Amino acid sequence: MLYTIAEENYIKSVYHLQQQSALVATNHLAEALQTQPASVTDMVKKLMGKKLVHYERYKGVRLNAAGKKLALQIIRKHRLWEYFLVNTLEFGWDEVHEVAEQLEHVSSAKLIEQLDRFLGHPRFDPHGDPIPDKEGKLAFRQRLPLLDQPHLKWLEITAVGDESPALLEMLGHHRIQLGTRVRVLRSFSFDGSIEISVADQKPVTISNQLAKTLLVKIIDHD
Amino acid sequence: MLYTIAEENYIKSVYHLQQQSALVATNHLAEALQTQPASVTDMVKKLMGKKLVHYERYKGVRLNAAGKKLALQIIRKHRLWEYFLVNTLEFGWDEVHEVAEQLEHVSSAKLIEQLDRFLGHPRFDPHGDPIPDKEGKLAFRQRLPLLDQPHLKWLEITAVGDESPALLEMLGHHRIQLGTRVRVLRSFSFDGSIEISVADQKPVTISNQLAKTLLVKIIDHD
DNA sequence: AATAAATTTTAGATTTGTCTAAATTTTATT
DNA sequence: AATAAAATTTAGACAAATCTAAAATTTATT
Repeated sequence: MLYTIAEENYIKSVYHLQQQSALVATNHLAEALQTQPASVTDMVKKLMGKKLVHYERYKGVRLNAAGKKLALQIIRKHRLWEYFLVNTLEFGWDEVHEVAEQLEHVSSAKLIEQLDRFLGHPRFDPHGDPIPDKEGKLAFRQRLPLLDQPHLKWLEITAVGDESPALLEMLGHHRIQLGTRVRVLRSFSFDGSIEISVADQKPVTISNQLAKTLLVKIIDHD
Repeated sequence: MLYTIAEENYIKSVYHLQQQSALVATNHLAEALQTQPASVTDMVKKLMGKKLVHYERYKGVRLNAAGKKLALQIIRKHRLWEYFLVNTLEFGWDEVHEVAEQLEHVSSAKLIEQLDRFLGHPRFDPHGDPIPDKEGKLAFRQRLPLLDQPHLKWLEITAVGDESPALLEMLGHHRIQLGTRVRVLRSFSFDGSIEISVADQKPVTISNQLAKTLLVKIIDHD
């Protein structure tokens, strides 16, 4: 079965919005897709006709098994292309989204299989998000907000929650990347910031705002 | 300026058909694009509106400077992707056309620039067709039909005119690739075939039909 | 040169995905 | 529980790209 780009984009959006609430509201989809609620209603009905979603008038929409499978295939393509753009074509990880958004709709099983092989079957994309494997399985890795972490424990940056200019600027300035090790030294409640140490450099202060979008895993050993 | 996939496909087809006749007929375009003549008329009018082609009712269509520039950009993308698919992702050169047909419509200047750099600025695609450079310039190389070549002169395969199963089978069987050196030994007019020697293997007989679609350059020295 | 054949265009319809505005249903508030 | 507000759907319209069938034009043939 072949799907249009519009259909694929709807399915992908439903998938992402379902991470927050099992039933996705028409308005939420409309906002995510930068379109009107009325258009969403139309398309959702079509997707129901194609047996990709469950939908009830005025209630909301959610993917069924077929829709979820399709979503994971699209996300797999998106993230593999992002990995390719960053690791092979030397894009910055903040420049790849739009291009991957186009590449993800290219339809060729062999293309994705060979791209995956060429890249060495990567399990995480340049933002730290897991790349679904051929069967749609996602590798797990802790993604805890840096902000909430206990002081003095060693942590490793596993993902970035967004790509705001402020976050970018901070990461570049302090040489923080995915894989970088950090510790939270203390929290300043009066101005909403925390002090952390990066690798073994001198301490750095970052806003709670930013610390919320940096995701880490806890390193037990050591 | 951004163009739809349909528009890009029309422009590309006009470019290719113009290699044969300066003015392209509606029916030719319709056949090349697998669509109806009436649809071609509609689209050609739209392309004229966008200042990409010259067009006169009942006469035919041809690219203007802007249209030619666009065509070369699209062909550049198509052939770079074909090169990538064959040389990086290990596709066979007979498997790449459809996928490149999709990839060529991805729009990102940086993507193509970086892909070109990664591939080492190749000047010919896997079929031996020239890859336009950033300015649209095409490298030249002789592409003479093997069939018409003088006997006993050393020749080098520079391109394949099509990818018919028969041609593929023959090339694979006799280990002939782009770059392979051959000589025409003699012509058999009674059954429409020629005898050639490939590299230094024993002579091989191929049909005139196939010999017409194999393109060569003449190697002077030697 | 008249007529037939082929080509091309026009007119009107269709599908996809979108929109606005009005009507409906659900949720929140008094 | 009635009413106001918010969310959602329906109805009708539109643009893009296509189609079929009929009309117009060009080319070929007698």
